[in-house]
Amino acid sequence: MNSSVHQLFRQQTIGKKKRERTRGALLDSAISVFANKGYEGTRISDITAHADVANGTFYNYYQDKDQLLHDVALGLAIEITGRINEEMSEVKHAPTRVALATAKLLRTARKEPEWLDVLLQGAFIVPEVQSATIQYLRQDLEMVVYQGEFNVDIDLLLVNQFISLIRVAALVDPIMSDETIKSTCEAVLRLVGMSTANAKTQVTAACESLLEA
Amino acid sequence: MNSSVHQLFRQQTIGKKKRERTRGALLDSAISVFANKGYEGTRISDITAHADVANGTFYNYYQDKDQLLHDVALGLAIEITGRINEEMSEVKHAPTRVALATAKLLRTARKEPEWLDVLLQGAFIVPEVQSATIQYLRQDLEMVVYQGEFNVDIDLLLVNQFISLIRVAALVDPIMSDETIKSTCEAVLRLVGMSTANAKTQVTAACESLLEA
DNA sequence: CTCATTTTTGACATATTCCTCATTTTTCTT
DNA sequence: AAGAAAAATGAGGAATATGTCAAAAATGAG
Repeated sequence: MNSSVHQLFRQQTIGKKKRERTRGALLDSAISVFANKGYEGTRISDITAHADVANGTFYNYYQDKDQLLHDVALGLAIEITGRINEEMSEVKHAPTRVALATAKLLRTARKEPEWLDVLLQGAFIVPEVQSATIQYLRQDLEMVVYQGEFNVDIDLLLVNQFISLIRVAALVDPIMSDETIKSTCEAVLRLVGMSTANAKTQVTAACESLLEA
Repeated sequence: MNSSVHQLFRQQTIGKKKRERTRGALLDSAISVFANKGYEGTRISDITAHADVANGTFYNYYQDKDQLLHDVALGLAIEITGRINEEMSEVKHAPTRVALATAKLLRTARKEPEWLDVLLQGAFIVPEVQSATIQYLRQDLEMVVYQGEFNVDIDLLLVNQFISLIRVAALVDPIMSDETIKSTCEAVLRLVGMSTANAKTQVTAACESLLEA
């Protein structure tokens, strides 16, 4: 087994002791298996087989699937939001930030579909992942309102609506075409109160460097 | 067991032969169990226990969980969309129809939370349920654009975005307060291109009879 | 009410997954 | 390279689920 390409957690544990390296292998395998079989449909043995370790090895690291999903999803959340934040550090215009963050997130999903899949599964199952994601999103959304661009209430409902639009994009078009990315970015901006026409303009501007380039 | 209140399918089979009545009991039980344990988490024995029949009885009616979910979700889809359509037969203004249909669907979810839960699970698992729901929604959404109210593309993505907003409402607020219903209706209208202010007005008008009354 | 037919029953054989732990193997420090 | 500590192993017992079927019970047409 172990046919993945990503190796996120193994990268992070190169050079460390065996214990951390095996943990990394389990985490990377969990990404692939959760993404392909779904959390509920995943057996412990699926993960150990994918990681090329014995069945019992799993129990040296985790007590159950829940704990593993927790670590995997939280690790992905930190990695993904960290990357996006870094790339946007100099963007100050709030609606641009929202459009860009959405586009970047969906671009990540194109390159690593399994990451977004598992992150979203985690966001709906692990409370800690949900609150981390929400906290991250709320900042940018509140900035939009603060800058007076539109006027909606930033509440738990809105943030979850945002997340669900991301999820739909991945479900409807796992390939994540440019078309889907643009449509979804526009939908997000409409959701937070922008007109159809302005949303189109905004997305075209924000994404031209990102997509066609 | 068998503590449900709804009895949708048992109502439909009163007076019919034993075979149909037992099938109705299984379908009603499936609604409760799927809603509480989730489709994947549900065991055949959970359903038979809830229906007060022996384990083997299940296999006189269905070969597996999949077939049962298919029947349950499709039955719910027909029931729910049928009711809503009927109640809106004389409403012609498209945006009002969209707002009203959303509000009515969410009101159904308040009264019978399990129905919407299982319907949505079905919509994501059973292709036939998804296409039935999509076909139903597309009509009203296309009418909005046809009447020239706003201008978005009515495609698979948009319809699924609509469904996902419904799903989020049920997840974030299972009680389904008036507040959540209104916010969600407004979000739906913004999603299809209406301004924040117009959406608010529209929803207030469309829902005043429905909610406060 | 009768009784052929339909339906239900639930014990059981089969299958799957979980989780433990005594033993073996590997790691890595000195 | 030695050897104590750390990690991995995988056989197997416990627990849970599935699907079958011969026998028992309920149904409902005449």
